[in-house]
Amino acid sequence: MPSSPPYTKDILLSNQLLAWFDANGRTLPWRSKPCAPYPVVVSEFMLQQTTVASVIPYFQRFMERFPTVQSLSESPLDDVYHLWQGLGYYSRAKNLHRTAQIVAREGCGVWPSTALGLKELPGIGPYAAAAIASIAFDEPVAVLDGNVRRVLSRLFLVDMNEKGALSQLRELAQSITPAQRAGDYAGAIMDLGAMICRPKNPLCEECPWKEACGAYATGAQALYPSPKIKIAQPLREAFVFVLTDRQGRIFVRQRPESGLLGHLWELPHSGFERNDAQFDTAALPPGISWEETDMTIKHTFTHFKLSLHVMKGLLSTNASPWPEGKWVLPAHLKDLAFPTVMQKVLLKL
DNA sequence: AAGACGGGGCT
DNA sequence: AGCCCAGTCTT
Repeated sequence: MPSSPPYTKDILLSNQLLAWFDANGRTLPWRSKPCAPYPVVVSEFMLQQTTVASVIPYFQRFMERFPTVQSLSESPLDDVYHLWQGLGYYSRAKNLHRTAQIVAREGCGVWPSTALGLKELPGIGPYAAAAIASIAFDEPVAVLDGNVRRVLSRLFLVDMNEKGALSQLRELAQSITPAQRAGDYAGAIMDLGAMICRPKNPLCEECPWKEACGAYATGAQALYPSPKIKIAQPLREAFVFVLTDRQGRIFVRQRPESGLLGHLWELPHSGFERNDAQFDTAALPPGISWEETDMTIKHTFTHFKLSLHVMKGLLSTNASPWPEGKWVLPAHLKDLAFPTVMQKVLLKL
């Protein structure tokens, strides 16, 4: 009988990483044991394109306000948006609410236990499906996000510019994912990416995969994954209108359901949804004396930078200045969900 | 396949 | 002042 090594290369790698994780893994609010599916789902929705530090306070408030999938499914959508304000990517709030309703009503509160089933739910894509399935149900399915792509492209020197690089990473990721402790492994490889195998200045000397890493061996950490080309964000300028009536109320309006900052409330403005947005002072509603202030709010979105010039106005007539919207006392503004750019304006008043 | 979609922590 | 995201949906 031919002698075979006690461990394959892949099992050696996963064992090294799990041992490192047991000693060095982060303690996170959603990592309490045993792993209930619902907190894992909430955390994975929040973590999409968002950093751990930003998510933690939102997660804790969310679990306090909506402790079960049942309570979330029965809560008004606006409550979910309100809790989500400032976290960004607001369609996630809507999708999480929809997902909770599907699971509570059609699934009697029982979550799909496989990545395949989870991926059918709104807002759960390939990454979140694998993360939830592995962390909450220990399904041995590989997570592959930006963190893992960086780790594996360095470990195996995969040139991300090559065609088929992503499917190669998918295969590698799956081959290393252990049959046991798949959830811990998912957390481990993401912790490794966040704490050790960082985009800049990786801490290679502390890495459990130092000996196996191709990038470390060749000193090529900075070349993997290859840096992507950056496009300068265009600058947009607009006016934002702080309009008050004689009772001191402020006029606000709600944004369309879909698109940028969908469903959130805002102060009226001259428009910043398009690069070529123009503003004509002649288009201002009549019956208002406008005062241009020296206040300018700057805010960076995903694909443009915005400079908002604050205009103040007092309404002297009873006519509604804009077709959509309502008057709100300043003390009640906190009951509406505003995006961060509007919070910046309101904070300056 | 490409573009839209936020915000903040880190360097 | 950039850089980087624990991605998913739409077209």
